[in-house]
Amino acid sequence: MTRASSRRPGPPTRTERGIPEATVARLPVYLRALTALSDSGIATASSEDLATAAGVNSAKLRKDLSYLGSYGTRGVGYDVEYLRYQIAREIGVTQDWAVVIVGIGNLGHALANYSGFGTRGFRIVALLDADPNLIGERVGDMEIRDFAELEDIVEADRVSIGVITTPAGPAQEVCDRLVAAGVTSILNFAPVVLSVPDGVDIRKVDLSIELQILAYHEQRKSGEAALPQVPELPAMNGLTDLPSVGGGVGA
Amino acid sequence: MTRASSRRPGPPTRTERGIPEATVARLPVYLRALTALSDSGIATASSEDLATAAGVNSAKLRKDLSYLGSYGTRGVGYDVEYLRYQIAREIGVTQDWAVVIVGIGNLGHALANYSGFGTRGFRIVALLDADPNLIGERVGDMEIRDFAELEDIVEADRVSIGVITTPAGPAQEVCDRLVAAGVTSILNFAPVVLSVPDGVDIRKVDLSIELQILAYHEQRKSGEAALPQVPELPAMNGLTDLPSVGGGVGA
DNA sequence: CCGATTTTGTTCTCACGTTCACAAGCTCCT
DNA sequence: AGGAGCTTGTGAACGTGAGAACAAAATCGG
Repeated sequence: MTRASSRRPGPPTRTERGIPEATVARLPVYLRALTALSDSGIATASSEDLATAAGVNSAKLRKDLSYLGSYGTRGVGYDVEYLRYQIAREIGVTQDWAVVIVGIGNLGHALANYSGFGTRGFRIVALLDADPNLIGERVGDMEIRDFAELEDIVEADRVSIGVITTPAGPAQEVCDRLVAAGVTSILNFAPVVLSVPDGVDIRKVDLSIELQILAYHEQRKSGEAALPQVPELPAMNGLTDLPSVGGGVGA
Repeated sequence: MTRASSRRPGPPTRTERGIPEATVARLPVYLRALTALSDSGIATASSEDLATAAGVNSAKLRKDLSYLGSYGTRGVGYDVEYLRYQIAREIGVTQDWAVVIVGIGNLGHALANYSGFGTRGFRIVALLDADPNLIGERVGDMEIRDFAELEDIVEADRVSIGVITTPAGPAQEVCDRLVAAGVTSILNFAPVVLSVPDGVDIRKVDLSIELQILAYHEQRKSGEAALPQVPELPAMNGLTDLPSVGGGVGA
């Protein structure tokens, strides 16, 4: 999403070995669907079958797969194992990636404890926190280490992916340290917009934003006409933690 | 995203009081940026300031805001408090929404303790799980209740939003129960594609997908030429059952 | 061996999203 | 009062994504 890609304006030169971002985002879904089919003992599946399992329509699925190559057989469908391997390879999960998690609060614990997480594809090599009270504590089969060790760990384990589960406050600083240490992909759970230099990918997961999007649609479902039209800043229903500094109009 | 919207093919009738989905997804980001500015005591901000704070470009921000109405002043900028209220109202977080969380494993715990919920218009009214060993356990100031009570709770508290943090297995069944009970918006953390009837909104948060997307870009950064071209189904590196954050003790 | 049937891969069209560029409108200074 | 200087709001151009429709290729039955 925030990929710093080398776009050039020239001709419509799509596919300089580049897959559309929207397709990339769906490949993991297809991968999971294929794994499920494989586990059910199904050896071959049509685009229709796959599309149903992945929750998309079959035309889109076929077009997505066509960016990878021609891995299907007309009149037959796709070989589940073969296609699964091709997608896994394209995504890059045939090798495994070293990951560090920074900020071992509730969410950090949850991610660290998730057993399937460390097994395949991604390998958690360290849990880091700056709180001296946490350092040394065991989480699953790992021990929380001092954030100061970050640089050594990143170098020693060739870590390229960092997960930030700190509060908003220290997130940017943690991010800067990760980048300086050589991490080039970041998954951010902290509720702030992080800035990173070109060449570093960042993705964000934000629970409260997801809920707000749902709330928007929910609101329109219930009272389409019940919306107050342009109210003049009423009491705000007390829902924000605002001490409201200087909120006057004329600045 | 999966909004079952009433699209009609006729003329380009955008804006039958409808805001583009991409814009809706950014409004919460603007809301947060405005809150931060407000907390810093800033009363007025230009689209450039806001855009920087929100991590987008200013043209996009202005266009997004224009869907809500004309809330800025040319030559001056936007009044932070006023705009904040308008966005909050448009999203629907000026009222508060009752939420149930189903599946109190590691992730469910983390969400239950997440403070960002209550301050932004969402009120957790129940934590549910089907595991008898968990029922009655306290999490923060709440107690885990039996999933069987779902229907009563939804009706009593007018719950419209449900969060699913169960493992993949029971997720669809939980989803069906939620829908049958009257929940019309669902946030799903389980690593499966859920199907819901029209009129129900569903959004998905999936850690393993996010990581895989990062891995894809990471792979292309490192070995652009090191990619094996079309290998013939080698050992698969044993990567089945990719992890996702849905983990936890079952519902 | 040939035609019927199935299903992929791809082309074409339309809708959506992003960005540019600029006129309209506001404030402030002289 | 009037012009200079900003900043918004929006029209238009461009790029990306989605879906329909169909030709190409494979299997199967006779």
